[in-house]
Amino acid sequence: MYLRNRARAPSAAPIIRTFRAGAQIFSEGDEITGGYRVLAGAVRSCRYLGDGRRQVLGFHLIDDIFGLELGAKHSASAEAMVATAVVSVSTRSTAGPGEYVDLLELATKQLQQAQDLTTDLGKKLAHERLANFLLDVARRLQSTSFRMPMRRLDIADHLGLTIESVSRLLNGFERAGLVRIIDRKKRLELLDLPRLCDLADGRPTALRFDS
Amino acid sequence: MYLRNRARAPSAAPIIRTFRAGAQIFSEGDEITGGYRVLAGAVRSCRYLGDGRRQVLGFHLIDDIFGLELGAKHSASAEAMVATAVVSVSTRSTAGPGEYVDLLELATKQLQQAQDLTTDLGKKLAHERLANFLLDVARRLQSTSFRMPMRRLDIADHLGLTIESVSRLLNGFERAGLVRIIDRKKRLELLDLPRLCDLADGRPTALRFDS
DNA sequence: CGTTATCTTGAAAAATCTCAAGGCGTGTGG
DNA sequence: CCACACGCCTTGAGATTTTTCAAGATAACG
Repeated sequence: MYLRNRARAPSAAPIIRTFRAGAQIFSEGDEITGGYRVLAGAVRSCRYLGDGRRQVLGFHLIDDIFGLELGAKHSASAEAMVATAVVSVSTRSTAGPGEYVDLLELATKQLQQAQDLTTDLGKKLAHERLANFLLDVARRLQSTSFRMPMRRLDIADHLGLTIESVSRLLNGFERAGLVRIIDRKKRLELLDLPRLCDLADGRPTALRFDS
Repeated sequence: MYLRNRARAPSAAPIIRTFRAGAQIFSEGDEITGGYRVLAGAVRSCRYLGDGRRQVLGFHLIDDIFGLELGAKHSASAEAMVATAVVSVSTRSTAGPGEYVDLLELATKQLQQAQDLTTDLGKKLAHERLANFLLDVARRLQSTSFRMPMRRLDIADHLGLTIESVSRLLNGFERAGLVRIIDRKKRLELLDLPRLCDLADGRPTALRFDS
């Protein structure tokens, strides 16, 4: 299924690389050498402010492509969140190993995602952002029950919150029967999609998940 | 100077359109017909949430291009903030009137801007966002003294704040000697670039601009 | 098993928003 | 030309949301 959009006849054998949890794949400012597709594991891309604050711009799950940009240098760092395997990809114009992807299409999708996130961060309340995020992960993983590769702090730094707020809200969601947290807090099961959607879109709901 | 990057030999005569203040140029979901370059005036692009909340994704000032996207429909609305004139632009692949621009390059620049904004909204305090915004406008207009085409509410909806917060902060900046507000609140003069930079980057400063 | 990282929880503080009122500028009709 | 209305901006006070700080609980790791 997900082979559909991949170009065949790569110019060279694909290069597969593996990273252990926490490993840096590339850093902001590094020379761009090519991109990757996630084969296993999960990656976060982040920017660091001068004083150490971190913004997680996005998470790259299985089959997602990251690290391909127009320009000479990476504009964000990429870090493996768990043990991760990636395969190199290239653009049609940049000769390179592995499969080819359409850079314009990729940039467009990323722009779309960035604008979605901007709207979330600018206009939504903490619980709306979190509900929206959980639904997004579920959609991307094609399941309402999934193992979350990211830690609470990653989620916080993605949603513009603190780790304490994420923890409180997530446990509040569980108390309200919206989700179930299992498998030593790593696995999540979304129990009430309709109400999570209401929450995500800021529709009033008679639920109390805070305090 | 700003002719340098424009392709010549357009396929047809350029089309110039004008809009009065507040006019809708196109709406989210509209069929994409082509893009525009701002000749005079200023444009904001925004997204509306279901309940009326609005996120201003960006401002398009003189010479900026907007409205060109890959895909069939616009992902945001564009509205003239003041009396505005635009000239149509096209991509190389999409035959159309007016000059040609590189869509990939454009999308890349927009992605960059969107990620910058995301980082601001996610990780910065209100006064840091505003200082950063003022410096950005000054940089784009090539002057520390400029007429702001956007209203307070536009700034608020761009920076994820309320109009009251923007007003308080801006007047606080003036009280602190960082800026001067003139010409019935429309014109702004940045007086202390170094300190505004410090503010924008979250470096501690012995200034009190709040309260 | 002890040690460290991650997560949770509470209470107080801080940032920002909301609500309410008033001020200023501009345009319009009398 | 004045008076009024309307849009936009400012300001204050209190409410709300989210953070901060501080502790403890749970899980991961050697």
